[in-house]
Amino acid sequence: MPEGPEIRRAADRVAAAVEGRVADEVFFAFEELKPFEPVLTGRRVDEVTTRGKGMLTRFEGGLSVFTHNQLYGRWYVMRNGRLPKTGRQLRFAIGAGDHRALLYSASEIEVLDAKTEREHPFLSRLGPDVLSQAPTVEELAARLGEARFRSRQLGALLLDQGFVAGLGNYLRAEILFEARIHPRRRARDCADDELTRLARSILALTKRTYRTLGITLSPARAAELKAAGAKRSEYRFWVYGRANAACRVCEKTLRAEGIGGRKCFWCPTCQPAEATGRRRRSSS
DNA sequence: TCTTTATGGTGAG
DNA sequence: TCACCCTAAAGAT
Repeated sequence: MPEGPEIRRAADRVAAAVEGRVADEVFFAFEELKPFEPVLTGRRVDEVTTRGKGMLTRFEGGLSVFTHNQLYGRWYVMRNGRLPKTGRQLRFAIGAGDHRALLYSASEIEVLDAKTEREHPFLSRLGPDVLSQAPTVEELAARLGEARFRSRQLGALLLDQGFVAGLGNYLRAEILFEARIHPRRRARDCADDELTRLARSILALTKRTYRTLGITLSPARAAELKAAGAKRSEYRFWVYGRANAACRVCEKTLRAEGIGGRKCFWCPTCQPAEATGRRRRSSS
């Protein structure tokens, strides 16, 4: 459950289980974190928040547990002392009364105080988080035009957590498709209306994905395919994971290539390599 | 049983 | 840009 919206969903479930309650059980699998078990036990869980794909479980008294799921970490929320049926490795758990939140497989788990959180190498570099900080379309469009971002390929830029926190490989492809912008283009070569469109898609698709549990296809289109008997994996994305399949809009064959170190998917006709609108800095 | 891939991230050059 | 780290599941043999 890797990208920002999925992590925010997981945080919602963890919060429902333990937020506002006193932790009567705290477990860490890693030896170096064992000393924190007695320290955190008996403290109330004040808040469960997210920073992009990272999660912070804040305990009364100022300590927080930072967790990052990477590709494989997975949260389970259980009741009445039950454990999930899984062959995975338990890495972190909080119990509060009948409720228990358990993190499996994750390898990045740290206990932070205010200072170490402020100076944290991952957290300190994050850009705005769409779900927890709600930047506006204008702010994001302006950010795209900043000197440090404007010359980079957009496909790579959207993966950079320092630009916007929480986007990942499927969201970047889906966002660029919805905005009809080729992943190899750069902000400096885009028209203002294209940057506004892109900013709007970043916000809209991230929020939609949070609501739809990972489906970026338009709700109407997804419902239509679902009604026709399609499986979830078949009505989830516009372009992600669909190399060589037909574009859902124009029927052209979708393409895939490594961009920013990971495989990116796009439609060669819906997302032309050249600007279609007015140029940002025309000769007029 | 081995190899590859994956919705992620780091650091060296 | 690349090698590498992490863990799990899918695919190839």
